[in-house]
Amino acid sequence: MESNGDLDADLNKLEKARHRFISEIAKNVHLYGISPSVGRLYGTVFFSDKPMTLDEMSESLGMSKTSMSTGIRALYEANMVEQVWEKGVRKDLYKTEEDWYKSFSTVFITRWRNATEKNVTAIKETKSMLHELGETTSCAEIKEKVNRDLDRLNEAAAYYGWINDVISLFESGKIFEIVPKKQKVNT
Amino acid sequence: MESNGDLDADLNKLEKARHRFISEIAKNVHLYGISPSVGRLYGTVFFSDKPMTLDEMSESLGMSKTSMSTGIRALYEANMVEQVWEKGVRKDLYKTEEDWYKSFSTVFITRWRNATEKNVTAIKETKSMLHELGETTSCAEIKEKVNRDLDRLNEAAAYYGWINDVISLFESGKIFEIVPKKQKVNT
DNA sequence: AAGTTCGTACAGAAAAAACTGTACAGAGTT
DNA sequence: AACTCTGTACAGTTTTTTCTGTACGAACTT
Repeated sequence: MESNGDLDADLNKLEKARHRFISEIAKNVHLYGISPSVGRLYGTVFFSDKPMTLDEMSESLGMSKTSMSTGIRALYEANMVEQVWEKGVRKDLYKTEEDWYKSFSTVFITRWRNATEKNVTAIKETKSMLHELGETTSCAEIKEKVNRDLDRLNEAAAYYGWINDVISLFESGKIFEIVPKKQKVNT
Repeated sequence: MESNGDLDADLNKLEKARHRFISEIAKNVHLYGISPSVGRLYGTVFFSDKPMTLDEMSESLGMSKTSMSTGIRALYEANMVEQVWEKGVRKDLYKTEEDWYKSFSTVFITRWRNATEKNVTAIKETKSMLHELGETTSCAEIKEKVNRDLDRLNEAAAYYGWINDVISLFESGKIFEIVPKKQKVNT
């Protein structure tokens, strides 16, 4: 029985094992700004033997092709999948990005950079509004509030300067000098 | 007219200026795993002259006290607000955490640490399932798939080891030796 | 040019998340 | 002990997000 090797049962076990990891990815992928079901999509492509088409993903997950299309784009923008070209194949083929460090950096950098820039702009504009108010007002109480706000915004600006430096650390790749990539261990 | 100083108009201008920054926070605070309206709550407390009670927040934002309660808890858990004690005041008082570096670190550390741990556990379990399958199966094709999967999981495990080191960099505070905090500049 | 095949835009349906009002437990006051 | 005040659990409603089916443009085939 056992040693006979029931192929279907074995394939089922394989699926079970893969699913254990996939469902965990689905739960945690929100850290990359990606929804759970798109995380499952990622997991499916991750374990696929070969690059997948949208139709295969749709078939495999039991979801619409439309969802695969939008889901893959989200993954693509996060640098988590890449497109593959195969001679004679007309359909788009996708596989997961093998360099997870790159995926992480992409997500971290683009999202934080974007937010930081906008916040810095907002701080500048707010400060300029406050400066004007501080000069035109004749009320001492208002003036005091303005100065207090300006002070806090300056602190915030300093913080964003720091965040910006941290982002650069990742963007430049210097982070890997400080925290080296880990060697894969086969166990 | 102008130099007369219309108090109401000035207060209005102050609100406008503050709102400019608050709405930007609301838009970007999702990076801390916090929803826009809770971000507005943060902004409101941030600009408040003094620590606020749930009732004051509710009044100021025109939202239910229940929402303030849950919102403040989310901010508290992200280390973005702290509770303040004032003699004779029975209501809970909150102010924003002044050390934004700390808030950032808290969010980054707890969220990534948590996700990493769970993923590492999932990898271990998946690997153990695969190992068993690899030993019991008699099908060469299955064995091949198993080995391929194991290889990929080992790569993933290496990546999570790296993430873990990065988290430690922030947790230990060593990050501040590499990327020093910025001095506040008054302008 | 007519006929396929493929990916995606778009509108509506389904699912998930956020918000509110009511109700209640715990602490403080009288 | 009776009464008041405060924060939050919970159920139901509203809002937002996700997902699907239809439809269509672009590229390829014949």
